[in-house]
Amino acid sequence: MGINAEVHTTRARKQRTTLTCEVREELESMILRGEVEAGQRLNEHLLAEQMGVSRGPVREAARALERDGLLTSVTNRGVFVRKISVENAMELYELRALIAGHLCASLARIADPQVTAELRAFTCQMDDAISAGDDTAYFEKNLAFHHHIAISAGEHRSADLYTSLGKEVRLMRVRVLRGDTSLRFSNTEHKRIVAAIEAGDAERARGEGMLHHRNGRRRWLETL
Amino acid sequence: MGINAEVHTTRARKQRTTLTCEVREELESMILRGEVEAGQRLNEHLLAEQMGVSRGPVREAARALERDGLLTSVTNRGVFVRKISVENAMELYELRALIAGHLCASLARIADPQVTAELRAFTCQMDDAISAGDDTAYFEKNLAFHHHIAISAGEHRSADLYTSLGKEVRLMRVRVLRGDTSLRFSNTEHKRIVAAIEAGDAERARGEGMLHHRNGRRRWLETL
DNA sequence: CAGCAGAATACTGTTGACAATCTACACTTG
DNA sequence: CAAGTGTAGATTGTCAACAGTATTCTGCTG
Repeated sequence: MGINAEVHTTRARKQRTTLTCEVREELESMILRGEVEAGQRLNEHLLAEQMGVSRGPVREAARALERDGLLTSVTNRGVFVRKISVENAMELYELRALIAGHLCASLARIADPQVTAELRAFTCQMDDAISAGDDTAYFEKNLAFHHHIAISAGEHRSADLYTSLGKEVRLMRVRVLRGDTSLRFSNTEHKRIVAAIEAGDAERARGEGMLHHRNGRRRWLETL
Repeated sequence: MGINAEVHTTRARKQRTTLTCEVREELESMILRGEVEAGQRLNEHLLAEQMGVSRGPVREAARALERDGLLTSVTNRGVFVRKISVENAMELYELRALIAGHLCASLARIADPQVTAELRAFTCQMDDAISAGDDTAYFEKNLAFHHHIAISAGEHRSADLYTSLGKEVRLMRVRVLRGDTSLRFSNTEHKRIVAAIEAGDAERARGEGMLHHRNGRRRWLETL
């Protein structure tokens, strides 16, 4: 049962850890890491045993992830890792672009110098990752960059939604950004977003934010 | 034997009813009808007894509603009906406006004559409701109008999100639309949306859809 | 009478068992 | 041999009881 001996340390936020929360995070991680295939059924009993808990917390966690769009459940048959169609993916990208644009616009209205400095730092780190040829590092910094925009805009619900949609997109398990040119293009867009936010130009920031995500969709389509 | 004799009546959908689903819908209805106050704590044991089920399904239903934004849960203290601040409400309205605009734009690209005819019928029924001075009828037709746009646009995730955000807004328990002039203004906006969709002008439809929802926010602010 | 310590109570978190349902496979039957 | 049927095993849905935590009440002390 020693799978999650360190989970306690990670959940030092506001509320004491709960098995349901731990299972939820562990399960989400498993799905996003691709340790379970899309469309695969999850066995409650097995999962519970692996994590050293009862089926109750597993079921509750599954319900939560279902609403996040990572799982779909069928009565009397169990929960399945969600399989995303091309049409679904297109829609997700567009939704995400809309919300990202909104977040960028809100952030531009605030135009906090410290936040823009931090964002700029991320873009530099991404440049470094490109030079080093480290795709994984770029991937992580990219995630951090967008997450930072989301939480700094002060729009909680939108930020949650943006993050949640991001997880759904990652269900497709394709690494869109790959190779020097692609990464450099993407990071150039990042810098344009930061510039617009720094200038306090909300509508330009919205446009750049949406464009970046729509370009992401285009890049994804080209990989098919 | 006639397995599905009564199943069709209770649930004409795809999957057979489950206690968790029933509890979820009942609870959601209770919250949206305002039978439980905002901020109030829900007693699992009491709810389970009232609905004649065990605590398990109640807990699962609560987890689902938590993700819908109708409930918030605190470890070891239970779940509470969500209380929405003014800032939150503003954000919800804006998010909803964005998504509504997106849905209207998508629908305009399809421009199905039958759908627009049905939408037009709704606006006529709303006119009738105004003439009859029946605010409740208007409220329902208004809901149906927007729901019809959402499901006809063919963007499932966006439609779900739009509906979900609508429920969150309704948590505030204020009837924004009231009185002849207010209703007539609102319905005029509906007709402009339908006209744009009928014309197949996606960007105009998006603009009208967003404007309608932003005006809704303005009307709500004026009631404070 | 106000304030605090500690016990009593109520409630949530979790568990293991039982019931209902689905799936797979072997068997019968034309 | 193919198709349908019945049974066995596996899996989910539901329940009632137990354990840990937060709240409330009581009684004591200054």
